[in-house]
Amino acid sequence: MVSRAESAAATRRALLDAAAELLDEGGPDAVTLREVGARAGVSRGAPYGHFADKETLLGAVAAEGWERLSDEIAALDGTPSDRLRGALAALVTIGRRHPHRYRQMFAPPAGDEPGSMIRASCRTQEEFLAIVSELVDEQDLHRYGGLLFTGVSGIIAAELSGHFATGTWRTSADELVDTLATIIADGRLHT
Amino acid sequence: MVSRAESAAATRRALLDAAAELLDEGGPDAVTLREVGARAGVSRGAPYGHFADKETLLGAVAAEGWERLSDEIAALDGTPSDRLRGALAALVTIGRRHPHRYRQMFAPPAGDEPGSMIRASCRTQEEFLAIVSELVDEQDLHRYGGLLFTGVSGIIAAELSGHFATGTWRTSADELVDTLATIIADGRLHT
DNA sequence: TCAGTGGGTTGACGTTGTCAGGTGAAACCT
DNA sequence: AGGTTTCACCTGACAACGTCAACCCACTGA
Repeated sequence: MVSRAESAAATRRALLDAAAELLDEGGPDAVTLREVGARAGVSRGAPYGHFADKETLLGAVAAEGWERLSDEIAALDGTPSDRLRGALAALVTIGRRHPHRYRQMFAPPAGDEPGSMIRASCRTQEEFLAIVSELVDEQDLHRYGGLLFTGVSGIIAAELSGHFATGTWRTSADELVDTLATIIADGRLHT
Repeated sequence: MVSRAESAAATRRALLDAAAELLDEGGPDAVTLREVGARAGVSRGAPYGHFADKETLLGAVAAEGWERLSDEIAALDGTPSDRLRGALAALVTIGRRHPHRYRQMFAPPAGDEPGSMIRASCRTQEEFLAIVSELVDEQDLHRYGGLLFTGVSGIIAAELSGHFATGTWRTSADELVDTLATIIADGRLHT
């Protein structure tokens, strides 16, 4: 019924899901290979057949996070301005719903299989640039596109660190994201 | 010669320095309490006399990072625009020179003594707002101040993750920081 | 002088990442 | 078909780690 390759693929899938689940629950330190194996229904040493080490497994989880984000952005429709705000909202949402996974996505890719995480994040960048290119001049594309994406990621990171809840800024992440999007999407900038 | 209190303070200082050194060298996982003790000239259990656990020790290192950044920003002089760029440059510099410590400063403060890290980062925010307040209207102060600070932190985080070197953005962190600073410092925004 | 305090050490325990060797069933070959 | 190879997986083992309890001892205050 199930070939050996299918069985192995299913195990790999289960390992990734278990790792993502544990990451969401308690951060990278809560992802123990023993528990990953247990939740995937295999033994503690099984992950080593699919991933070089724990670092690589977490990198694969992060890569899948980028992949999913890319798909979400690609599926957006509406006006360019709508899609821009939708893309930023997708980034905000993943940060709030899966803070640890989000942090992993922005972690330096140590032990990254063959650069799979970087490749996945590049696809997200491309989907994002496709939207921004409809809103700004070509000469400003990468500058404003990069600014929007990295800027919003920093705003979310600050929120996750508690720098808004307990900090001095009398504002919110949502307001900042909106401000940034408005500045660029509505062309309120005069060069 | 040396009182007990002085000796204890010196040990605490040595522990913090050793932890910061190890953090810079190899990230949080490279900070082992055994090695921290060894470099500080004490035993592996000594840190527990000064910090609740490893998490708290790392939090204290992060808090000192914020303190030092606050001092740097407070010591700036020149025009408001100069000081703004100087403050942003200080953030960029610490990110590049001490990437792991930088990341720790933006990590969620788990096991934070009595919120010492948050308190330290608030001081940085205040020093920063003092500069921004000379450049924008009061009603925009927190919005633009927060946007600058968190935005730049995100740009640096993206650079540290390799999202510029290997990514799609045909731009650099420096250019983005400059763009963001220019937008706000030079009032190129029309509301 | 003498008990008390507290910084520091050491032994010990459970947990973790990781690897070497073994096992059994699927895949391949003739 | 039968024998052989392959490979995903399991298990035992090991070193390193965070953490705690018990202990030691120099300094402190009266």
